Amino acid sequence: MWFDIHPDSPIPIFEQIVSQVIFNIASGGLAVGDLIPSVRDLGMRLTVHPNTVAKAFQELERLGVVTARRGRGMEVTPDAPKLCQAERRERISQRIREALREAASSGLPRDELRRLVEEELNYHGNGKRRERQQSD
Amino acid sequence: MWFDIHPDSPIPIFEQIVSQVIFNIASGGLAVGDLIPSVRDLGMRLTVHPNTVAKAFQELERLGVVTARRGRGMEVTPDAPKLCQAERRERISQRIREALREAASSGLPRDELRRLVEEELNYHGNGKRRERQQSD
DNA sequence: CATAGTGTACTATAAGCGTGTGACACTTCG
DNA sequence: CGAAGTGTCACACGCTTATAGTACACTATG
Repeated sequence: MWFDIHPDSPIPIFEQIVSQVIFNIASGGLAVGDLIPSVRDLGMRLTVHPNTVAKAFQELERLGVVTARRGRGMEVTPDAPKLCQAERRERISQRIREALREAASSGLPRDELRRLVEEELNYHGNGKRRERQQSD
Repeated sequence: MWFDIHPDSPIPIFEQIVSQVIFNIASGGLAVGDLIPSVRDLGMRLTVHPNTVAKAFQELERLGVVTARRGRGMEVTPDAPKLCQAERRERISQRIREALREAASSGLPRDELRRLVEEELNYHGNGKRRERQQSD
């Protein structure tokens, strides 16, 4: 279960949590029937208020990714893997599309943009360059 | 003078205006000594409140990109072109870096990510048409 | 001079986000 | 049974954005 929250991002924290849970399910880090971490536990680990985590969980339930088990926790739905893989692709596409659209309309020279993208793409594509042995 | 504002984006409108003005100066759409559109004019064109535009202009003045000419308008600084070209590169880099970092940490297969990036890159690189081209 | 246009300042309202606190119903386990 | 842990709800508070309206000092133009 891997999380990377950016409190100062313009993207709301609860939205970031939603995406992170979706990514974890899509990548197989959470299987069908598993219970995701509780609102209080996750709130502690991310130094975020439990209410904020709860808001994210309600959104996840609305998406059909988890179902609330009163007194037990939030359980990963049988449909979740397929749903989350589609959602992941959609969200990642959206982010990249917006970034490149902004870059294109900014008038930045194409070769410079291309070089910039290649740089980042290789950076993340290889072994992270720095020893970072953390794996989900 | 080109503007592309997204009211529903998580990025504040005034921040979008700041970037757009910077991009216009960086690309040569606004030259040194030019007066950028007034807060009321731009507010009308973007269907945004003049106060919001004014907030963006104060940020631009803080960056040293324009100087306020009372009773006349906001004048593009002699240092603006160099400043804005650097700022443009920095902001575009940042956006692309964040998008690709999120994509990498999401567990999306690398080949799929690569294909997705190429798709968008070619789309924006050409004349906004999905055409096959042998350049490069 | 009068007028229009400029940036700027101030107050007020509303919405969304995040935190803080407290409480409730439920399930599990000792 | 009782205690601990679960999701859920309600209220309050502060903060940032954005809108709305009003007013002021300045500059350019006729």
